[in-house]
Amino acid sequence: MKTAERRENLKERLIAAAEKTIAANGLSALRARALAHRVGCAVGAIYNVVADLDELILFVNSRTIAALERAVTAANRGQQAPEDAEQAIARLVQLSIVYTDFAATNTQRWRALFEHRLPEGRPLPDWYSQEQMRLFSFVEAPLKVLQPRASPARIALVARSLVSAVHGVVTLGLEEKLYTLPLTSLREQVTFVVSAIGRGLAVP
Amino acid sequence: MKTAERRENLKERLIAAAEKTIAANGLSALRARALAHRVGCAVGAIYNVVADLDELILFVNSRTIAALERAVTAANRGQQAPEDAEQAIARLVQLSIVYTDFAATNTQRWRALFEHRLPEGRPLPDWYSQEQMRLFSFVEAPLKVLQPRASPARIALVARSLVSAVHGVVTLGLEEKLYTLPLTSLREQVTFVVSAIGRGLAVP
DNA sequence: GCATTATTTTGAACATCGTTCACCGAAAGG
DNA sequence: CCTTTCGGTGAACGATGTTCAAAATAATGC
Repeated sequence: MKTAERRENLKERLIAAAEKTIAANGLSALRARALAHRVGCAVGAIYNVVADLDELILFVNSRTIAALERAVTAANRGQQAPEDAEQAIARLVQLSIVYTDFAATNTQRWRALFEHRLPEGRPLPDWYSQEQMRLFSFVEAPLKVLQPRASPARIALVARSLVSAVHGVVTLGLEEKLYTLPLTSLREQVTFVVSAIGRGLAVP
Repeated sequence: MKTAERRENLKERLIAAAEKTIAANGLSALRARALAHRVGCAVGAIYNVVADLDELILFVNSRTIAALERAVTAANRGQQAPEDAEQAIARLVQLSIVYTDFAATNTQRWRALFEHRLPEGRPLPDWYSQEQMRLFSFVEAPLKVLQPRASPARIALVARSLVSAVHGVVTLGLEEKLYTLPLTSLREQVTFVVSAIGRGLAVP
């Protein structure tokens, strides 16, 4: 099985090269010919290893999600589970700060997660959706403390709202076409939004 | 000056045609040759009237912003200015619901506002930025009631945070790759987020 | 070890995209 | 009526992602 090994190696180098150009110049700078040149293979060889450039981007995004997950788990390591509302809100704030910092330090890779859209009618692969889901679970745990009697479906919904509210604030803050926000005040804004929502959830 | 008139007419028809295809099939379905065919002119004629397709998209987006502004002003018409925190929060919630409904009923045109990115190094035209600003002022007025002693810069910052938090929630809700959210529960989520943030702002 | 077959890599060719520019036709001026 | 000017035209240009006949390489049989 020499060829399988060789292909796996090529795939690895392609993903790495794609990640590098995305991190350097953004998703829109990804070009098939440039990739082939960087990796030292023919343009056609890309399609022996990967169905599309879209699929290649999916693999890159998968690594970004993994990196974000590592950042989140590293921040959570050694911390005990929240037991009351105050601790739960603090945990949510901490998570959102980790997200903010990750987006601020890996802006281009993080942007690629959302800029990339699959052609219409083509669903996201299962493994990709599941990776996204796993990230939500970090948010859902503290939310269960805040709303112990909420159904799992409701918890999932609120988690998505919270995540995308934070995501919106971070997106704005890192948008350079408006005046660029310093990271510290971006953190403040995120902290405020998350704790306000958290208190709102804790009340009823 | 017949030619100026003729060109203005062509520009108008081009914008209308572009708006139609975007509304029907999304921003990525916009094609120069198809546009020329629909309008009944040569491909090159487009560039007599418009610098780019990018500029054309900007004009379409400008109309979308105008439509959104009409929706907001229509909702505000005949309502008195908020005087206490409760009324201010209610006004913020109302604004966010208008935004939500607009995005839900004009999804593709609304998406084009955010999907479209100018090529790097090319700044947004002034008139476009100012149109965006004018929308923020609707949010800033109730915020001033909530935080009377905040500086204008602070108000502007909070307004952007609030807007983008709402935007994030709406974006998620209209993303069809996750299970599509019914509009009523999307409204609930937005209401919850905005009122929570509003209460958080009213406290100190 | 060589001949033959099967498989894998290759890069020129294809379709399509936005954009340009040498041309042509029609008005304007003498 | 000829000349001049100028705006619309669409073929041509340079990219793009993707494919596929052919070359190159590996595997197999004897």
